[in-house]
Amino acid sequence: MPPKQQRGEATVDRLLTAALRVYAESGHEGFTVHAVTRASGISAGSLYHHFGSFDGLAAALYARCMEQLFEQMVTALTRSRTGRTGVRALVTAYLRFTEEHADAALFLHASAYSGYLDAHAEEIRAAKESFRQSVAAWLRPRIEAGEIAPVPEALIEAVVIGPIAEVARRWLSSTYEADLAEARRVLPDLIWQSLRRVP
Amino acid sequence: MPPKQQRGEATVDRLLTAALRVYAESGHEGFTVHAVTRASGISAGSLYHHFGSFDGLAAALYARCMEQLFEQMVTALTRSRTGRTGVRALVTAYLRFTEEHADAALFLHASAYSGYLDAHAEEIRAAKESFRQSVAAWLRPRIEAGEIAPVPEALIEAVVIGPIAEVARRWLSSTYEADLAEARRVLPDLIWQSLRRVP
DNA sequence: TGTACATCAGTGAACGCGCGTTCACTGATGTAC
DNA sequence: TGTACATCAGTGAACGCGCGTTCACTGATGTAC
Repeated sequence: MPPKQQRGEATVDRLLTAALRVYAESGHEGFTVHAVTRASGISAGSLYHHFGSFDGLAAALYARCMEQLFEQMVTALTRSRTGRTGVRALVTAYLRFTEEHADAALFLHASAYSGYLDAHAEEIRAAKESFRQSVAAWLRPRIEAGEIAPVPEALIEAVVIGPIAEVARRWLSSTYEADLAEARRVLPDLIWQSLRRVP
Repeated sequence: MPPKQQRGEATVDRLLTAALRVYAESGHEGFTVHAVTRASGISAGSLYHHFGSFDGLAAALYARCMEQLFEQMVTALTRSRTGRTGVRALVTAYLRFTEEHADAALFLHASAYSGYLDAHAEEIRAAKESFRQSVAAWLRPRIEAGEIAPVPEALIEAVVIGPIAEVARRWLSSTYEADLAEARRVLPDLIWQSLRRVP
């Protein structure tokens, strides 16, 4: 449902931005149509004109946050030459995104099973697939060259993303007071150890 | 709010079991007081007598699932002697729990940011801390002996739990059709590579 | 260049549904003498 | 061993609140001639 006029675009943007703020400030329970219309100063009717439903808005917000994260990670990755610098770039990009866009990172993690993804499920799946492809394209020659262990790409992804996501989750929920700076220092080489081809 | 009579215990158990079933079948949106009372055949008043609120029930269910998972992992870990077999034991225990108690695993993952943990927050924090301590106690002598890399325990945990949790999440949300059997085969040694002390 | 008209964008009061919670009550269990 | 009484466990109809959504409407924008 892309807006056909400029002011429509601006409204969509204001709604999504306000929605993210509401979520960050009030959590899942406070994340309601009324809170978003109040925070954005935009009417419920207008919200429905652009998104069709509140789930639609949430899905669009999820897609927007995810694309931001993926873009930063892929940019960082494709700049890297070696396996080791590539892993370092991914870890750094993810943790930096988490720190600089904590609201977006929180929304992404918290939405994982929220059900409103079903609305734009295909769009979200496509974005994830595109990211997966970019990573796979970068990995393949390095696996063939024997620099990286010949392991299914899904598991490589799990080994790289898993630990960072775990640290990010703990930092975001502030239960464990995770140390992001330390993670950025230590994790890359730790993770790289598991991926490098042992000669 | 522990029940003082046997039939109270049985009621609590029936409610929690029914709640987990409701969540598995209907997801977050279908997870309501009325659905749980309907599924359990127990009245709303009785539910409130035992749990005080619906959030209280959810928190208790979370705690119960978490303790089941932790118990299996700690049991598997403390049976192991070497770093490598310990890591294998953890991975296997986690993935087996995910497969055998998919409902509980889903509820655990999906509840991460759900807000009702705040009700029994302290109880849950304590269980997590106790798990952390068990793992740390197992790790310490092996780190001192130079078998495992001298890395902050929080990051060791992230490196071990992260990839498994990532695989589990993908399997549970069945977006990626993750292959648990393959993960069980490949992940342990992959993870072990990052923890072993490189001489 | 100006006017008419269709479409897009936006408003906000109103609606009904279903949610979590309550409460006056009954029945079961344990305890004291 | 039996009875009285307090407490625990359980019932289910009822309540009110706030949620997502609608709709009749106005205003802004773009287009055709």
